[in-house]
Amino acid sequence: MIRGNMHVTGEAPDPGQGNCRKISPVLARLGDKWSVLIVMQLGNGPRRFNEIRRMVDGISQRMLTLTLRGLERDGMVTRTVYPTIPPRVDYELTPLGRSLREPVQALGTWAMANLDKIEMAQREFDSRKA
Amino acid sequence: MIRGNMHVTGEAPDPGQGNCRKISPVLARLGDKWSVLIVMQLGNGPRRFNEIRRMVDGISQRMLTLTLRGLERDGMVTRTVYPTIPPRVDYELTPLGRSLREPVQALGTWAMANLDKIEMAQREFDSRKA
DNA sequence: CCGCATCCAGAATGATACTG
DNA sequence: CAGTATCATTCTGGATGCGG
Repeated sequence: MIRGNMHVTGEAPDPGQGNCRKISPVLARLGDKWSVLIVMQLGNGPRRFNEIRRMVDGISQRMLTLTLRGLERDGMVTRTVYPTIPPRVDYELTPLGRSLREPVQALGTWAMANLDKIEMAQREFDSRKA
Repeated sequence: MIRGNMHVTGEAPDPGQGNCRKISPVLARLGDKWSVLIVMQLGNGPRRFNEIRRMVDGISQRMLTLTLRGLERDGMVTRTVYPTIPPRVDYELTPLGRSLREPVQALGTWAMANLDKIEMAQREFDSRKA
């Protein structure tokens, strides 16, 4: 999305603007409501559809299906169908999906460490408007 | 608006998933269409409204305003108004906003390193459906 | 059990015009 | 220059019912 220069002081290993624009879709996927939560849950091993559904509280069947499809399309998750009765479908992280956990957890760590600051800033901001 | 659709309901502080769920709003912010790009642009120092607008190609005036307000509310950026004529408003990262750049860049690095894998997986997935 | 299809309400975003 | 206001459009996510 960025056509201008993306000079980030110092350590940024920026190979070019083209790549910067390309990472937007990736961030969009990670930023959606459920993807990261699902990836994190799958970090412990393969899970069935309804197992994931129970682990990720509040997700609807529809969104679980859609999100898993998206992750599968991106090569983050494999989908294995066992044609048994009743049917069974396992979802498991690919190596790519597993490699994602590290930077995501770094972000999670940051979020946990700074959550109170953020919430405090929000409260202060909101009260300033009153 | 930008500030999420999360935690509207008073959810029980669940010990197991509680931690994971708390970071969702943070990830939701990073995943929105513009926040990360703006934070990255501000990494080089304070910028004026229209400077940012030019650097982030494709953003509308409206979304730039909204996103900057959200970042300000979260304590990521400061907004400084100079009551000159014509008016001038500078946006600058706070220490909190600057500290966010590190984990975000880790994610960006991961994204760039794996972009080809993702795109290949997408093409393969799409062709399998045809 | 898995999950697709459909419908629908509301949110997010964009385009455009206007203001101090 | 830096917004605000309004309208139109697109997108998201939940609910429900059906089908393998």
